[in-house]
Amino acid sequence: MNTKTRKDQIIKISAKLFKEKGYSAVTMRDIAKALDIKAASLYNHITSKQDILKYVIISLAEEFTNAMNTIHSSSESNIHKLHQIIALHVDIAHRNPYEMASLNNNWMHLEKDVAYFLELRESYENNFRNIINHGIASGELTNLNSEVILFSILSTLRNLYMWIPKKDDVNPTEISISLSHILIQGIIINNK
Amino acid sequence: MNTKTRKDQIIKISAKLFKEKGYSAVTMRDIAKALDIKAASLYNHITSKQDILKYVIISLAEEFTNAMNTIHSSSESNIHKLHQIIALHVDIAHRNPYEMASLNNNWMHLEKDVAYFLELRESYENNFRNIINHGIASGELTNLNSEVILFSILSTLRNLYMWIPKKDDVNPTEISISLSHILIQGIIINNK
DNA sequence: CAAACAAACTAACGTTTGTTAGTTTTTTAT
DNA sequence: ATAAAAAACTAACAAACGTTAGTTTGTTTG
Repeated sequence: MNTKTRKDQIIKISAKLFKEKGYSAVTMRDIAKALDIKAASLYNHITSKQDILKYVIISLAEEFTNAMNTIHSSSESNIHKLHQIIALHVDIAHRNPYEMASLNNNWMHLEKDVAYFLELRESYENNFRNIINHGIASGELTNLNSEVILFSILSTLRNLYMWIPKKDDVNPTEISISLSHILIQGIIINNK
Repeated sequence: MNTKTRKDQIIKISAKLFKEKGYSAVTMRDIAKALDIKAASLYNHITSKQDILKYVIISLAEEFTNAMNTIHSSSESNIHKLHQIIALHVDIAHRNPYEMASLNNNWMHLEKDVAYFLELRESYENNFRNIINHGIASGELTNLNSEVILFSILSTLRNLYMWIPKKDDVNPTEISISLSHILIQGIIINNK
C-alpha cells in the first residue's frame, strides 16, 4: 500500500489543527469536519482525543532523544556535535512542522504520558548541556554562562517550526549552514 | 490605594493559569477557584473570558511596539540598538513572565482584537528587520541571511519567559549582558 | 454470491462550558 | 447610623464537549 491509513490522516490533520489553535481549542468535530466525516467515525481509528496527541508527540520526542544519544556518544569534537544537533533540528522541523508545535506547546495535555515525555526531554537536555560544558572545558567554546548558551540555542531550534514552512522553496541544508554560522560562530573563540 | 484592584488580581492569576495550560484549557471556574470565589462573581469585574485575555496581551504588545519605535528612531549605532532590544526583552520578560506566555501562544484566541495585535507585531518585526538590514549595509553585521538572523534572535528573546522565572535570584542586567554577548558577538564582524 | 470486515452513519448520553438573572452580603461614604 | 455602591452569592441557561451504542453502507475475500 502506498497510500496512508485513515489513522495516519487523522493524526496528520489533527497536528495541523493543534498548531493553529492549540490542543484544547480543537474539538473532535473540528477534526472530523477537516476529513469530511462525522466525529463519531473517528473512534473507529483512534481510542480518544488524547490518544491522537500521544501519536503526534511521542514518536517525535523519541526521535530527538535517540538522535541526541547517538550524537552525544560519538567521538567527534564538541563543535561538530553542535553542528549535528542543529542539522537534526532543521531536518525534523522541516519534515514535521505541525507536530513540532504540539511537542512544544501541547505536551502538558498528555496527562498519563506526560511523565514519560518529560523523561525524554530531560535526557535530551542533559546531553545537550553536557556537550556545551565539555566544549567550554576543552577550550572550543567561550567561557560564558553555559545555561544561557544552552537556552539561547535551544530556543532558536525549538522555534524553527514556526518559520521553516513559510518558504516552500526552503533548502534544509542551506538553513542548517546559515544557522550554524549564527549560533556557533558567536560562541567559538575567535583566533583570527 | 497601594493594593491592587480585584480586576488586576483576576488578570494576573489568569495569566498564570494561561501559561500553565493554555487559554482554552483554563475555565472561568478555574480562575474563580484560584481567587477563592465563584465563577459568576468574576463578571462584576470583567465582561468576558476573552476580555481577560485582551487585558493580558494587548498592553504588553503595545509596550513592545512603542519601545521598539523609540529604539528604531534613535541615532545610535545599529549594534547599540540591538543591545537595547535585548535589554528590553529581558526587562519585560522578567517583569511579566506569565503574560509573555499568552502573548506568544494565545494571541490567536483574541478573535475580534487579533487584527490589531498582528498590526502591532508586524510593526515591531519590521523595525527589527530594518535595524538588522541597516547593520549589514553599514558593515556592522556579517552579511548572512538577515531573515535567519532576525528569526534566531527573536526566537531566543521570545522564549525568555520560559527560563527567567526559574531562577529567582536572577539579575536582569547580568542576563542581558550574557545574552548580548552570545547573540551579537556572533554576528559582529570580528576585527581582531 | 455470501460471509466477514472496515468504516461510515444517526442519535443520544452525561458533563462541562461561558454567561445571565436575581439576590444577599460586605464595604464605603455621608 | 444609613444610604449607596461594590462585590460576593445561588441557581440556572443553552450550547458545546468527548464519547458510546447501535446501525447502515461499502469493500474485500473465500
